[in-house]
Amino acid sequence: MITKVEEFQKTDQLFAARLKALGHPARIAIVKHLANMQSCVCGEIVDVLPLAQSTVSQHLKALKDAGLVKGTISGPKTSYCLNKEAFQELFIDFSELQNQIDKINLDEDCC
Amino acid sequence: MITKVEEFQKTDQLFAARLKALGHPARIAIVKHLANMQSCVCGEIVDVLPLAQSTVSQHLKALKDAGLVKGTISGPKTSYCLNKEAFQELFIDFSELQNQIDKINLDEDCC
DNA sequence: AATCTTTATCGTAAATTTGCGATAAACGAT
DNA sequence: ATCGTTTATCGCAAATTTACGATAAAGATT
Repeated sequence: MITKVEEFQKTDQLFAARLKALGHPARIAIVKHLANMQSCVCGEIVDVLPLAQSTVSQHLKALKDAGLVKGTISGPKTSYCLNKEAFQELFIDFSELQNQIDKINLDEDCC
Repeated sequence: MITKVEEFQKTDQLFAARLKALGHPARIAIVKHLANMQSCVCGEIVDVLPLAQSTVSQHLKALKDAGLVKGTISGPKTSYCLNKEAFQELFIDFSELQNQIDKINLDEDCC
């Protein structure tokens, strides 16, 4: 099948890719955990989630591929943390969307 | 395959489902279009996107299933508009996440 | 050196997503 | 009553996602 993602605006592509990365409860839980915990060793995340180690590792990879999370290998363990810059960009995109939606006049509401 | 979505917190499930619905450039484009245009007839959205009518209809269904969009049949046409209440809830979830992330001390940054 | 711990990756299976054309349903126009 | 317009849905194919166990790799421990 041919994916048509590339026919959309680059900004929408990046925005959508980041939202998609957050669009799974396991990955939401991972992000919240990384936001609240000092420690961010992979194994600790595995303990918190009801998923196998390999599955958690895959979700972490998805977040890493989207640029929302950084990983550092320290010995046999791997530490993960949020990429604050990427989240700041995401928050900007999101607040722009919010502004556009807040501007909608109820009179123009056609449903 | 067994989906484990139901093992996560209900709030995270709803949050993730909404983000997932927004996690495609076509659906981002649809939402932005509905935010900026007075008119919101399905056919007009089809004209704007580089996708077949049936595909656009599917994306609209995905947004509707997530509760982010409402549709009203008026004659042979169907009008769509954003569900502002659902978006407000989403913005609250998002700003809570933002607060948690903003609180992260750089000293605690382990990567 | 041998073993244990930790994590990424491979292989696999099932489910879901993305996309299209064809078609049906519903209404308006002629 | 027939025809055109609009949109949802069905059927299909390809790609991707989700999940797991098994295994490999890399470093720590004994």
